[in-house]
Amino acid sequence: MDQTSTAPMSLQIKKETLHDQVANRIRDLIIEGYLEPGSRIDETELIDQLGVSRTPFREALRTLAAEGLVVIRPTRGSVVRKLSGADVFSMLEVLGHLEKLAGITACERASDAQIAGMRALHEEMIAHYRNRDRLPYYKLNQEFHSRLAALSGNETLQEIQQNIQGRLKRIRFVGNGSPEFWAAAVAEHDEMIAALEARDGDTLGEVMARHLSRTWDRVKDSL
Amino acid sequence: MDQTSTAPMSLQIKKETLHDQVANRIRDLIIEGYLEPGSRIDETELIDQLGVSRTPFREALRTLAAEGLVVIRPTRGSVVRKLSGADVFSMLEVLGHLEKLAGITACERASDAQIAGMRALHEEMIAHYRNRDRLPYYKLNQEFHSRLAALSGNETLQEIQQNIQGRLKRIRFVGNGSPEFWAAAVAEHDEMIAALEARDGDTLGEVMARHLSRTWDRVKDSL
DNA sequence: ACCTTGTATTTTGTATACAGAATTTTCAAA
DNA sequence: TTTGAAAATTCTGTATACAAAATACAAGGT
Repeated sequence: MDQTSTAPMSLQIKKETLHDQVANRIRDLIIEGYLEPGSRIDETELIDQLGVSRTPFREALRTLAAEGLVVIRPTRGSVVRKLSGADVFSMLEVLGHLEKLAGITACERASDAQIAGMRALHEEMIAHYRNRDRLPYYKLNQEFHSRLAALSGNETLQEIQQNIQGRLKRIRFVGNGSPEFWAAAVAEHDEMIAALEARDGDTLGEVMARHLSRTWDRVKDSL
Repeated sequence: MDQTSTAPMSLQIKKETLHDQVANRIRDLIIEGYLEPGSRIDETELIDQLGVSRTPFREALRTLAAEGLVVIRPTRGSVVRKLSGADVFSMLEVLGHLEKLAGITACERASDAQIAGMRALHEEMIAHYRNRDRLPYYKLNQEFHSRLAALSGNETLQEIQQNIQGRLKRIRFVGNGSPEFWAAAVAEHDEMIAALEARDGDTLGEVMARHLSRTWDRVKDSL
C-alpha cells in the first residue's frame, strides 16, 4: 500500500491465479461502465472476450457476489448489482461513521511520519485540483481515504472501508459533481489535515462525518 | 426473519444451489469446531465426505474466502482463517461502533411493534438465563443483535454486522465466559431494552458500545 | 388476435479430465 | 546419521464435457 515506506517489502513474486485476474478485470469493467448496473452478465460472451474458461470465470463471479458487486440469481444468470438511492445512502452512512472512527483513532495511533505522508498526499491533490485534473485527483482521493483508514491501525476497519469504497466507486466516478462541490471537498480535506496534525481526534472525526454526508449531497442526484 | 408476521410470504420453492449448500455446511463445520482455525482444508477428503464434486466445493471456498472465514493461498491450498487477538479486537472495535450507530438510529426509526418484539425476545433470553441454558441463550443473543441492527433500517449496516458476527461466532462460542460475565451481559441487555423503549438513542448507543467492549474482556483470554 | 402447450435452443450447474505445481519419498553420497 | 537431488506422488488450477433447467419460439386451439 505504501510503496515509499521503509518497511521491508516481500520480494515474493506474486503469482496471481486466473480467477483473481478475472475478478479484478470484471471489477474494472464495472467501474469503468462497460458493464452497466442492472445488466445481465453474458457468461459466454465475456468468457471468450477474456479468453478464459468457465471455471475461473465463475469463481471470480462468486467472489464479486460476496463483495456485493454482482448478484447471482440461481439458474438465472448474474447481474451487475444496481444500487438504489437507499443503498447508497446506507453505505455512506456507515462509511461516515467508520471514517469518523478512523479519524479519531488515527489521531491517537498514527506516527508523525505517517501524518507527514498524509500532508504530502494532500498537497499533491491540491496541485491536481489547481490544474482541474479530475481523474488523477479522483484517484488520489481514494488513496487519501484508504490511507487514513490504514492509520487507524484497525485492519477490519480498513477492509470494510475498502469494500464499501469499492462498491461506490462507479457512482462516485459518475457523479463527480460541480466545481463548487469540488472546492468544498478540498476545503474539507484541508480541515482534516489540520486536525490530524494537531491530533485533534474529535474535530477530525467530526469533519470526516461531515465530509461523507456531503458526499451524499454530491452524489444523490445521479441516481 | 419474522415468520409470524402478517406480510404475504413468497411461496417460491427455494432452490439452493450446491455451492451455497456447501458454503453453509462448511461455515457450520468451522463454527462447530470440526474444522479448526489454522488447519488446512483437505479438499479431497471434504469433497467425498460431502459427496460433491470439486467445482461447487471450490466455488464455496471462494465465497468463504471473500467473507473472511478461510484463506486461500494460491497453489498451496486453503486454511481455516485463524484470528489473532488483534484481529478480534479490531472486529469488536468496529462492531461496537456499528452497533452504537444501529442503536441510535433504531431509536429514531423503529416502530413500536418492533420495539415490543425486542422486549419479547429479551424476556425469552432471560428465561433461558434463569435455566442456565447456554446454547439457546447464545442463539437468541445472536438474533437479538441482528434484529437490533435490522431496526436501524440500514441494510449495509446489517450486512456488515452479519459478516463480522459470522467471523466471530466460533470465538464467542468457545469463550462464552464465566457466570459473572453472563450476568453482566444480561444486565446490559436490560439497559438496552429500557433505552430502546424510551427511544433514548444516546443512552442505547452508549450501552451498545460498552457491551461490545465488555465482550472483548469476556473473550480475550481464550485466544 | 391471444393465450396455451409443447418443442428447440440457450444457458446454467455440476462432474470429470488433464496439466503443471508443490510436497513427499527415496536413495545415494558425504 | 545427515544431506541433497531426483523421482514419485499428491494436490491445485484450468479446461471441457455432460445434464438439467430456463428461456425463446412455434403451432394449435379458443
